[in-house]
Amino acid sequence: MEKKNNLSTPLQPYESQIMNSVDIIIDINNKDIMLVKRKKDPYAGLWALPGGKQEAFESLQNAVISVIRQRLNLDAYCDFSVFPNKIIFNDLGKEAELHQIRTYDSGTDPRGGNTTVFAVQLLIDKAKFLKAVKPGLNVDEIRIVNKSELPRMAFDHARFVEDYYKYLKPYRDNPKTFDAEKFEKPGVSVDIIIFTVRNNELKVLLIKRKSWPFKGMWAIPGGFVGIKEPLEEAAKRELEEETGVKNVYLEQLYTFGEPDRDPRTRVITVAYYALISSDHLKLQATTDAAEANWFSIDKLPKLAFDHNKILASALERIRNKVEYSNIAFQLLPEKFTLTELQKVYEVILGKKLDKRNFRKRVKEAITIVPLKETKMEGVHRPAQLFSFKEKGGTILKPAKKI
Amino acid sequence: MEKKNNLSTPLQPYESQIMNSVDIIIDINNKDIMLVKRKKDPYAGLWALPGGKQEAFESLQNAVISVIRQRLNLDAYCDFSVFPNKIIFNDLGKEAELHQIRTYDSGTDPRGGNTTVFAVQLLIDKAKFLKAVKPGLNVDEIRIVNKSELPRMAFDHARFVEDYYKYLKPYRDNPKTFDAEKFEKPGVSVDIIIFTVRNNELKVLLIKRKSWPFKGMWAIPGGFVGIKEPLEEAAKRELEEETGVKNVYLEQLYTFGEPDRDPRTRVITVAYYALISSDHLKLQATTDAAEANWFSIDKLPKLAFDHNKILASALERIRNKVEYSNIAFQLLPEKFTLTELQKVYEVILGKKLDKRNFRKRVKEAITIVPLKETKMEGVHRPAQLFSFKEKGGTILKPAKKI
DNA sequence: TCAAAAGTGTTACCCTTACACCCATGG
DNA sequence: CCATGGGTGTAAGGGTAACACTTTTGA
Repeated sequence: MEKKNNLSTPLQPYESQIMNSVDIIIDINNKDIMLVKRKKDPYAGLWALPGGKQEAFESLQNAVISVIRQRLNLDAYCDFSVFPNKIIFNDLGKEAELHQIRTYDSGTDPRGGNTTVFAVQLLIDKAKFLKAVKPGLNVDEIRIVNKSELPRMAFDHARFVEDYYKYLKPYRDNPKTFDAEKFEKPGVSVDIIIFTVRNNELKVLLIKRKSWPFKGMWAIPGGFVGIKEPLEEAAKRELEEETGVKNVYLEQLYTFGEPDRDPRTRVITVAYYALISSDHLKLQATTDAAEANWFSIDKLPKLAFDHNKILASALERIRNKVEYSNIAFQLLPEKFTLTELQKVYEVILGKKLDKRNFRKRVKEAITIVPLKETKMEGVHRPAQLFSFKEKGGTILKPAKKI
Repeated sequence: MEKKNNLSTPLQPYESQIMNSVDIIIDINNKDIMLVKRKKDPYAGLWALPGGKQEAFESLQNAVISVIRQRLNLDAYCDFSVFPNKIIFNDLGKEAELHQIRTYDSGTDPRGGNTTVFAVQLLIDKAKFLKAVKPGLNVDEIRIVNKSELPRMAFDHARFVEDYYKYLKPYRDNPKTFDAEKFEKPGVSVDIIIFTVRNNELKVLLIKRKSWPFKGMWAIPGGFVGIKEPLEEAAKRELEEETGVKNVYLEQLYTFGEPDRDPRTRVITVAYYALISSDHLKLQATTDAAEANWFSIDKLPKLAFDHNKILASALERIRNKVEYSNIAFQLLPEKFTLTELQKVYEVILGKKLDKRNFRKRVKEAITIVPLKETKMEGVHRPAQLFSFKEKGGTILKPAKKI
């Protein structure tokens, strides 16, 4: 980076009032943490890590020392040129390890600036330490709490502490103390195969990948599952993001988890498929350069990842399911003609059906009702419109049994 | 080291004109480093790490991306919310690891401000990389040098690199790096519902939980998926651990991922079901105090987690599937009588079947062949033994169609 | 000779499938 | 009046389901 050390250079015009700060995790016996209760806003009355501003000419380490002196009234002392990682507490007759942990940027703070978290690792009797510290500047109270029983904390301090114990501390510690139960986890995503029927073709929505891997290739839309998000919620969210449609038929298909299916990292994907009627669609047919497009299932491009396999699996499922359930109705608008319904079945099954047999079967099933309206389209007799009476049920008899 | 914060220069009129910055160690194959030759003062003509200012509202990571784009003309891309420590280089078709190394304060800069050093760890052919980069803003030339043959460098960059290799990199080399785990991921497990038929009952294997949560309750056997382990492998591994049986029929059932289904943490479980013949069983009926036991599916206890739901789902699946596939054969020994086969169907479907119809249907299907042996059991006529001719196929006609 | 399970065919009926002609409309 | 798709019924055939008696064995 460019650091101007030419001091005669005129100063920059005032741009922003960035403030950097330090926060200190005072780690006592690798078990407890010292917290201070804030006297002033923001977060007055809440517990926090001791911390403070780094002055313009101050090093980070000196900022740490200042905080310890001001907030805790402890006579901390150091000689960083000799022992860069030691802090000596004169009142306690002890020395502590000082480690820089990580720098966080203040995502939402309009003042910008970064916060660097330090850890002061101290081995000492808890009571003795509590006796030595006295609440200082803007500190109401001082407390030592167990690391697994943290109170609600100001700013992102809970996260800082969590990161420290979870990821960063073990490296600083003896490597052998690394938490063995913290094993590596795969990522979990959902992919949604979105089917619709248009122009007498079964179509599926694909999106063009914008980045490596498989940049420029078409892929099934999907995304990662939030840590507290139910799988189906995640699928619905992705579906709505892509199509703007809510309340559609959505069903889990299969979970694909080959270790190398994503070259970035291990990603297990739970595939869902959705059926939406083309009249609900926001995204209509688009140009070839578009980022998302509908593809006829018999004119599919080569897809990214194992998406061809996933899509084939979805196709098989929908073809099976259409024969013994009423999912085909999901692909139709609210009012539809029997010919339209038949077309949906034909398109999904990929073969012609007999008109009279089809109508007989459909009418035997009580799930649809004729409306008083008809639909005029083209130069021929108008068609009777129908709608669904119920969502559940099947328009077919139960499967045969052994 | 000690940094003097009482500089001889007079204080600036503004309280702070702090500028934070990032510097990037582009670590190629853990051997070489990419350097840029500075076009402008200070240090014009000297080699340096690529770096630049962190804007007031910019995160540190985004500052890194900006530098790579501006100085090296590389199409770097990232999605920190998903892969917090990955950078994707579209031009290279490669991804790199991004790690925060350390924050240095600028001892000599009157404006204060800190420099955070990042490492971009990239595995790529040197020549290919050199071909892709082009000197950008304020960069005269780009070079890749061996880490042990560094030229004289601007600012404190030589020290940054030294610290990186000497102290900081080893921690980051640990595969369980901080950033990789920053994005919280759910755990992924497999559960296996193991069915068998014995004593004319459909039974399922359950294990008694030895620890919190649900200590002492019965649960479906399962375990976590290894980071490089295919899902089905994991299921097979668990299955073999519990039963000692290999090469059994195993099928994925459904993936359960409610956020609160495991009180410990978010765990998404991919459920499988297995059908094994009771003659293969190592684990025979055991006492009530045992850690694993077979339970008749109509005498199930209340299970841990959402395992009752999972089991119900498996039962539904097996009942459906038995009607249009030959999975029932998986529950029988190699040689079996037709009555035994019929019992399996009856037990799974939970109802009596007609003997003559059943046999007619089975014999129409070509998947079984009569043996020359018979089976004598009890005081009655001996029964003809059969075996499977093929594993695939169905003993039933295809399902009816619309 | 008796109990217990193995083994064997036929029929009625329902569901599936194949098939052809008239109707309503706009141009 | 004609092209176009909407709308309707029947009959043959195949699969399903209901049903009862003989055979073989050991006690």
